[in-house]
Amino acid sequence: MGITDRKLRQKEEVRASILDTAWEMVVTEGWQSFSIRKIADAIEYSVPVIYSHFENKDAILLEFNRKGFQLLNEALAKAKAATDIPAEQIRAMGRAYWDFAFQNKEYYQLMFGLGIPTCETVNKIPAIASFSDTIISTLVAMVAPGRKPSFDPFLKYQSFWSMLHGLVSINMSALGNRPDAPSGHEHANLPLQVLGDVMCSFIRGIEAQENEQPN
Amino acid sequence: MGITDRKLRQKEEVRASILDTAWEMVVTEGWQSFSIRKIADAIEYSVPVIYSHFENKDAILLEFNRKGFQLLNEALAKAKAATDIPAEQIRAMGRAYWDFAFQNKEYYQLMFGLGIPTCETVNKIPAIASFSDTIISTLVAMVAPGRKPSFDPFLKYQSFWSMLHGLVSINMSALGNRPDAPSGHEHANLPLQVLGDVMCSFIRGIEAQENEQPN
DNA sequence: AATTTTGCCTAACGGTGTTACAAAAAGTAA
DNA sequence: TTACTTTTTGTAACACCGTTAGGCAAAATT
Repeated sequence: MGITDRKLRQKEEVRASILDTAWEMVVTEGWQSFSIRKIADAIEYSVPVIYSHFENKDAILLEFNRKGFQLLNEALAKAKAATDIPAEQIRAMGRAYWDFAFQNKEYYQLMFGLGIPTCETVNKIPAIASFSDTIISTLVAMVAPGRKPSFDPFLKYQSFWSMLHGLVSINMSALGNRPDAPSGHEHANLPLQVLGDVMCSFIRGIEAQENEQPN
Repeated sequence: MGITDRKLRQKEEVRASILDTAWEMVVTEGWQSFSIRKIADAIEYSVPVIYSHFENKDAILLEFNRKGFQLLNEALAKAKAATDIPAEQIRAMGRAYWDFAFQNKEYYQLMFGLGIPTCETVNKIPAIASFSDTIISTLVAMVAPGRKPSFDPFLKYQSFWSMLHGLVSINMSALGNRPDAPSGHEHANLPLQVLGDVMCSFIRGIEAQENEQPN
């Protein structure tokens, strides 16, 4: 059946153009101008056509969420693969997380900034689980097997991620600016210094715990 | 002129009722039902009356932002005053920050979650500067005067705050849940453990740096 | 060629923030 | 008390938003 094929293909094209157009609008005009009506206008279809491809607005956002976590996972995997030393992997992943956030502000804002993800949302995005897996497995590899009396990988994973997310979101807002702000480009790369500082104390914290005596 | 006084008093009453009613609605129904029209309905005035007290919706939010930072500052100051040991002050303030966030979710969501604060917003809220001052002064007190070769208080302040904010925002969303999630209340207080973990490595990081050799 | 199915659009519903303008109330002066 | 002025308030509109019901026309099927 060639006709059915062509129809499926065309339907898929419209779906893709919805996503593409919507994303282009978000990147150029920000999330505040993400609107079903504007998308419909841009793709030169009427509004209900969009609803024949997506249940509602959130369904489109969910799609972008998926894509975002997929991209983030790829970035982390790539950073991790660059070395074999677990501590270096952690450091590289921290940097990759940072870079992803600032090279894809719109994704990051959607994934972690805008609507606080609900449980359902999390369950709909398997890539979130993959994200935590990548980090946790590296953390486990960091402590030599056997002597880790009070080491909880999930706890350390949350610490790691919390530090990164806090750092990113503060620096993405105006809250990260130095209050005195003297001439201008004096501490232009302070955020990266903070990142390094935070990663150092995190890694040192784990290594210190590793040398702990079993009780 | 008693009449002018009474008018001012009445005007102030309406203004207060706008804020009170709006806040009550936010607390009971969440931020998504924060609407000028609903407020007008609740205070039994027409919509334009609200615009005679506030320039627009954002002006009302700004007011809540002010109040939120004021409350946060009070909580931090109280925690700080409980001890004289700087490291303990930092620890107490971290805990106070955490408690504030979860005892005032709506405030926290407004202050750090919803709209990413712009530079203008930050400048309109002097309490934000006071927030950073409180923390930075404690950090400065932590390192013995004289031997602190590479100690940047603002950098440490950002680290401190980043960790706290990341921790809070992750645990306020569904992203902080353990993926396996066995029976239910097994690791109910894991977040507090993570908080303690993060604070420990932060304080240890500063103390380690204090023992650094000047170069 | 007649009929069913499909795809699409118009137009509406109920909601939002914001504002122009008119009516009503309150204060002031004669 | 009456006439005038100022202030306060409400009505109704504008321009958006997400979402959906219903009908029309083209396409596919019989």
